Amino acid sequence: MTSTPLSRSEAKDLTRRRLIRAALAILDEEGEAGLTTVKVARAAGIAQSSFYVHFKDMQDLLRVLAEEGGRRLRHSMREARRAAREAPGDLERHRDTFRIPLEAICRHPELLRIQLRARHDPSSSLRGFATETAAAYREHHATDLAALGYTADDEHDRRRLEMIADGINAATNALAIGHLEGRYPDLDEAADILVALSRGALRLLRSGAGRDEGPRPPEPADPAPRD
Amino acid sequence: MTSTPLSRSEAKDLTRRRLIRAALAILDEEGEAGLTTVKVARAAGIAQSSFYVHFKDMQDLLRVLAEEGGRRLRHSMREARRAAREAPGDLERHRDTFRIPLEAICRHPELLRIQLRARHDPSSSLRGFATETAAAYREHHATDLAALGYTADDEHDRRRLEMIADGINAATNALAIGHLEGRYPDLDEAADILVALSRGALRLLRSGAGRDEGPRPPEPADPAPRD
DNA sequence: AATTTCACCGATAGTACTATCGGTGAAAAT
DNA sequence: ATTTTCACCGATAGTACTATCGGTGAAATT
Repeated sequence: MTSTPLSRSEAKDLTRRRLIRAALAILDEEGEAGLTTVKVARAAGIAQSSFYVHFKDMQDLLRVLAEEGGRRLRHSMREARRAAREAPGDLERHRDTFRIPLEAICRHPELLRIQLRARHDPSSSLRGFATETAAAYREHHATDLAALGYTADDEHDRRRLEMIADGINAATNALAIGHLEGRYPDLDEAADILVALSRGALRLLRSGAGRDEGPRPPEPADPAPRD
Repeated sequence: MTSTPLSRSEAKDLTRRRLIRAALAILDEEGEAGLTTVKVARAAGIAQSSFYVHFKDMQDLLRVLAEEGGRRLRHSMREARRAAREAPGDLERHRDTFRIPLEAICRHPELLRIQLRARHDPSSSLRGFATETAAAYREHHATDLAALGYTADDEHDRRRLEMIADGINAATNALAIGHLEGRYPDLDEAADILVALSRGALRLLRSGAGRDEGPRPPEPADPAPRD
């Protein structure tokens, strides 16, 4: 095997990545309370004091972790939006629209677990990140519904869209976690449930608008795909 | 005003209750990480060392808190079940069925927050309690659906019921929290969304059963109201 | 009235973690 | 070849919390 004569900066960067990876694992396995400089450093194979060569303090590391999580998150949101665009118009019939976020969660379950945990923990350094993430998901989903042609004219309608998006997102998370816990082995079944829940909500929007009854043909392009 | 010459045991019990109340407040405001004997004792107006007169250690106090929470929980579940029984048969038309759990949550939001936090935190002493609570809600709801006459014959159907219950519960929690955060001012609106989500899911059950199409008249009595 | 009980107190030893220090050797720059 | 840089080390002071100790006074018991 070829030995690798690492340059100094390469070695440092590698150690930094080991620290981040170790922190993520500990955070998932033991929670934020179990995340200490001692454990992270030992898991990365360096002395506790050397932790501070790479990060100002634990807050700093958590900030980096949140940024890293945000990156992956935006990626999976783009992916979901792209997939929704490829199955334009008819949200109801495509379980894939719901399979994609389910699979994204199952690919990195630790991100959801950490987020759910931090979301309601006032002492968590990641709370801001978790709250922003939840809001982003909610508004992303609500915007998707609006792009499908469902009314969001007045404040009341817009709020209804957000509540539906909020509810569906929560259900998605719950089913993904149930899958990870082994209760729901088949992701397709989970996606079907989500499709069914959505159907009910969308029917409400149509009848609630009180103008026409049939499914409204939406403008297929989504208006503002910023970022 | 009549002064109260407290007996010794009365005074002790009062202090104990002050400790529990203080712990619940701190737990809600600062999270499990911020819950220390120092803070709880000070908030209850006694010395830190006197904490151990009432509880073996912090674990012991948390155990008591979980039991207390379980008591309130079972109470609100009984209430919901009773209300569902009073509006027999037609789950779809009664937004009250969903108003009741929403209101129960808003009456004691700290219980839900603590539960959601502990649910995915491996280091939490309350994790077992949170997991059991979530499972109880899920199965309670699934049983209600089954009692309404929706099929739960084979493993597949039963799992489908559980997934729907899981999803609706998650949506209920999400909307209640949105209400508490001020995003959804009107609980009736939230209940309407939940009714709509349920409608979609129940339609799935009917068509999925593949036997008859109309709403199945359920046996009105629920079979096993143990506890 | 005398004695016992016990809820509460202050003090403190023990534990765990943070963050800084000066020292070291090898890589990098000169 | 010499000097500088710096990632890493061990040691340690500082901080926060836990849990136990003996002491105290008032309630309860005798």
